[in-house]
Amino acid sequence: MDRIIVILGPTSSGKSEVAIALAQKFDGEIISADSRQIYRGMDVGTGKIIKDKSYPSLPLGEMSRTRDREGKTFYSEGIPHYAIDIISPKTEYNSAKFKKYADKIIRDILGRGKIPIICGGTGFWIKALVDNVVYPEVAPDWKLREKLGKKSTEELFKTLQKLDPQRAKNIDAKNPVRLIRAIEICKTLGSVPKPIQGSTLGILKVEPWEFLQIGIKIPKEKLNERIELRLQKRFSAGMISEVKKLHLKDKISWKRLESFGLGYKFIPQYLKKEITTKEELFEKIYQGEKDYAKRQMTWFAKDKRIIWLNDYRKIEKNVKNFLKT
RNA sequence: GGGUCGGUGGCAGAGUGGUCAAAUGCAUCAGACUGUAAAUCUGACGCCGCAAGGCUUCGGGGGUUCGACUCCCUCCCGGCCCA
Repeated sequence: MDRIIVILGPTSSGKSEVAIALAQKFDGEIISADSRQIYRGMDVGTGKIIKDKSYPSLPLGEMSRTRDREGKTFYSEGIPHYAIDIISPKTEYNSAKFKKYADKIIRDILGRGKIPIICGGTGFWIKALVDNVVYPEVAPDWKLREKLGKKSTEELFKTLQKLDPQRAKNIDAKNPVRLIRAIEICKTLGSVPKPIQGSTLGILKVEPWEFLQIGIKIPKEKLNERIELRLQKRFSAGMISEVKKLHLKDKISWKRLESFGLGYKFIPQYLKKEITTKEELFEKIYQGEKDYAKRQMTWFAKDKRIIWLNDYRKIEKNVKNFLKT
């Protein structure tokens, strides 16, 4: 069975550097599993092009990315990175699309005899790959979503109860996003497909590949420090003007930008003078990043297959063993 | 020194005789997640207890009252104004 490496962890944990080092060592190529770095033009705010050599035990220089001849693939430290900069921020993207895309890239990498290394912090997307999750084949219906968006959560829940009482039983009754999607699925499939074999996500029985998931372990205080430091760097790297440009030049609406969260959520508020000082802006983003890291860890904690390591040499050893056997 | 406003849970800040262990926001902690996942959503948060419930709180002390965070006296601390 073909083997795939996954490097995951909370924001600012130093995943990218580890992934690059592994790729260099084991002749690998990287597939980013980051729901925001996938967008073009969102660079500083997503940490795409920040130069960072702070991961302690790594023999790495700074990160810098260049395009290849076709202008498609990003290279960082000579390693190809896929799923970065592949779509416009105006285009809606989601985990199902990502899975299809990543599956294709993985086959391609394997076909060339190289090791695919998935690296990112978007747990939901990683799960889609690792567990080969099959989602109901129902594309977003924007008109319906807009219509349903006006209803109260209670109304949505009642609607779902009528359409699919089974799904209504275990859904988060107070979460409009979940409710709307469930209703959307019901409208075309009649009901939300049942999970396969007791799994909550409908996992296929046959997994095409074997995965080794390694989590970058880092104490909370240390992580907070790194988040703060990195945010400072991003501020001086032009995080604010990037957002300004995305809005003015690329014509991305404030609303759309704000939906990307964190910096993209608060910087528009700053530019619109709803947030008045840079200090306040910084605090808000910093706090948001800490909350985000927490949510990431809650998600990852559920997957007991993840091996949590903090030392690069141990990581390398694990990978070596995994690839050998 | 005189006057005045105020001192409430980690912070900010409501409450102004009982329905108050005390609104709300923030922080903190925990969690959810079936094509939005940096999104979206939930719970806990004085102390003890699984719970029912009990216990101790609203600057300190003393009163009034069946009953006080709320009223009175006094002391301590802070803001502002006048000297």
